[in-house]
Amino acid sequence: MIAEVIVDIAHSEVDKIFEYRAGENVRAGSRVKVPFSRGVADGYVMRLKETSDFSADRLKNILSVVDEIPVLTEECLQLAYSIAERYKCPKALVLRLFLPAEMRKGGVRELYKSVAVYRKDCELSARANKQLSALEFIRENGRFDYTALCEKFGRAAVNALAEKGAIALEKQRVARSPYKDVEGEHEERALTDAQKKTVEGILASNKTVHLVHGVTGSGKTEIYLTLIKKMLEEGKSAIFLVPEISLTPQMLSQLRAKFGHSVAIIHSGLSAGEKFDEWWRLRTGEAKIAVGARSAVFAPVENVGAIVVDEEHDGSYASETNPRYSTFEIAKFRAEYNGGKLILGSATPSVETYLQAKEGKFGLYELPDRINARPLPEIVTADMRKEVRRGNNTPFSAALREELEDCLAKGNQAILFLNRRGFAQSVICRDCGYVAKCEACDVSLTYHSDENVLKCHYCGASYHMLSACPECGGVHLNYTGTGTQKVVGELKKIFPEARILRMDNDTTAGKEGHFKILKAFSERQADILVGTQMIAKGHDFPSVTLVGILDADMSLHFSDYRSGERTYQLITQVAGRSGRAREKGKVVLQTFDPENYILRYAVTYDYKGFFEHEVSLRKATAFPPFAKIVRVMVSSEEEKKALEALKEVYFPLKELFESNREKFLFFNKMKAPIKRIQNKFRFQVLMRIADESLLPQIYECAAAHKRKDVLVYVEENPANLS
DNA sequence: AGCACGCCGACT
DNA sequence: GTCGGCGTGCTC
Ligand SMILES: [Zn+2]
Ligand SMILES: [Zn+2]
Repeated sequence: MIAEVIVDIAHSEVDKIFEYRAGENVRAGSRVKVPFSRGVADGYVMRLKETSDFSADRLKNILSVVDEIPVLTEECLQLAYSIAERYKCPKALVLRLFLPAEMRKGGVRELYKSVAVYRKDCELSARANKQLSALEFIRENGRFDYTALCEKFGRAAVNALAEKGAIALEKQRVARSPYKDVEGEHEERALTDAQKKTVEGILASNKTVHLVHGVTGSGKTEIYLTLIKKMLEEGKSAIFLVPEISLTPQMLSQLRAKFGHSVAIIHSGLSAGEKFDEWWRLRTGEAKIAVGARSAVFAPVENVGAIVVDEEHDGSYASETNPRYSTFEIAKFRAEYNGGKLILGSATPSVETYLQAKEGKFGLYELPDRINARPLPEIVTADMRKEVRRGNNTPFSAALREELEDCLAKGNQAILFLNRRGFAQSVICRDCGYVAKCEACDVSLTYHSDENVLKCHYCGASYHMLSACPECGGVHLNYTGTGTQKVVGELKKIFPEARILRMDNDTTAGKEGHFKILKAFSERQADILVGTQMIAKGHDFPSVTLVGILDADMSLHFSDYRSGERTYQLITQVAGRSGRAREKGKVVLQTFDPENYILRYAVTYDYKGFFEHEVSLRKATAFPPFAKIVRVMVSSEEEKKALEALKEVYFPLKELFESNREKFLFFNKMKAPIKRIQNKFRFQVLMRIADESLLPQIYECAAAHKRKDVLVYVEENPANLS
């Protein structure tokens, strides 16, 4: 047999099939060791065939097969080809996505335990009491864990029996199973009519992709779990994707309770051994449900019946390293390949997704009511312009202060949410709410303190700093947001008695730290939690009855075409933290721009109103989903090299632009808005294209101009343009 | 990517 | 004379 092999070297020069003579044990999908150049390389068998066109005398033999079964399924191989073609990257790089990283350099090994197996009776001296009882015990049980047997009867006795051949010691593979002891209570609740209709609709539909749009607490999770269970009953497997931050012990215990050890967890926090074993359990079919963040979409399960993408709108589903795959695209491929269902769920779907659902490309299921018919928390807006005029310069409106007093007096908990993200800031007039925008793009400008200018991230235009508001002439221009530290300080002045916890990126080290704070808060060790983005998700706090959103505008005026959408999603999500148990929750939303359409829709939970408004805006301004923003990023530690590389990619792209002008809404090369990150100088070619027909050629240009010490990559609708 | 081969400068 | 710089070419 001849094997077509891709060597595990991620470089375009060797990104092609190399042929080897293969023995009987080699199969498609096997990981193999092959002689390559003057050494040995790891490789993946993509295909087996009878004959080769390569000259027989130069054909070499495969040295060995690494694993006992092929690590890659036929589906993986096809998917790998498709991803490599789509993103124009070496196949070796794609193939690595399918294996736990630690598995490649041979660092992880299987873990075995010894088991004693009964063979035969044997002569024992009259004094060998321990041996006799051990022998009787093992004769009765057939086989027993070696370590446990030793504990019972003593190691000497057990070893003596093994020596005499009465028992045999066998190696048995054991899985290092993470969260082994996580067991949860699971009360099987009957589905509501709305839930039932959704499940039945999805199962009966001939569509592949389905969107479940349900408010917080409408029972989306039970829909997912019911569908997954159905698939398991049909002998199929399932993948359950959640945002990294939602992968909490609570959510795992919920799954464990329902599915036991058919669930395997793919989580960056696992040890190398655990990752390997969970992966192996999925590959062998011992586990049928893969749960995890983005990378779990590559789970080695066969015959996938359902792939669930929870919180579909979450930004963490886009890969940030090459290949910059879209989790949705991969999931869709796998669902289609297996004739399975792809279920997207969200309380606030992305505009892209909801549009496709409305156009009938996806199945659409609406769950507008909470399961127990409990009302959603009431959201009231506080106009911060009036507060400033009244001379209130604290971060808290009178309304919020009152509610806080009330909340604390009743012995409930409150969350104060600071809407800060990244370092970039927009300019807001604190007197009238004016926001500085680009004249050409209608996106907010971003203040760059290093150059002391305002920049548009979508066209690179730069504007003079403003000293007074062009609308009202006021001089209270806000360039930077308030930090959590300042908020806590002010809070202590007003509520000296209150116990306050603070959580943000700067002060909280790592996931562990976040976890501890959230745990402390849920155990009521504090009355008020002040935090940024990360408190928006996960965690249920039953005694929280008040949420204050201190600066709703901050993300609204972010230099990003999605800032409106993001703000809507964020407000809805944060509001959902309030009043999860018996008592009704309240939300105070502070803003300098109370008439803003995003906020108006958000306070009434009017997703459809928001969507219609937003989608017509995107259409009018030709932003996604009615166009695609593509950025080719070129970065290097040496500015000269980056510039040279930029020129090299720019020319062919420019040619593409010149000969397809009608397909480009924008095209230019420029410095990146933040020109240096992590010691690397960054330049970019920024494009806005009307359709995707030129996308492959853009990727081609970027891939063709890779050079040493320079990183070149393509981003589609990047999450931020810094 | 990694590694050998190969062809010119300054060193004991 | 020869040690070593890294440009070029190849890997079934
Ligand atoms: Zn103003
Ligand atoms: Zn602009």
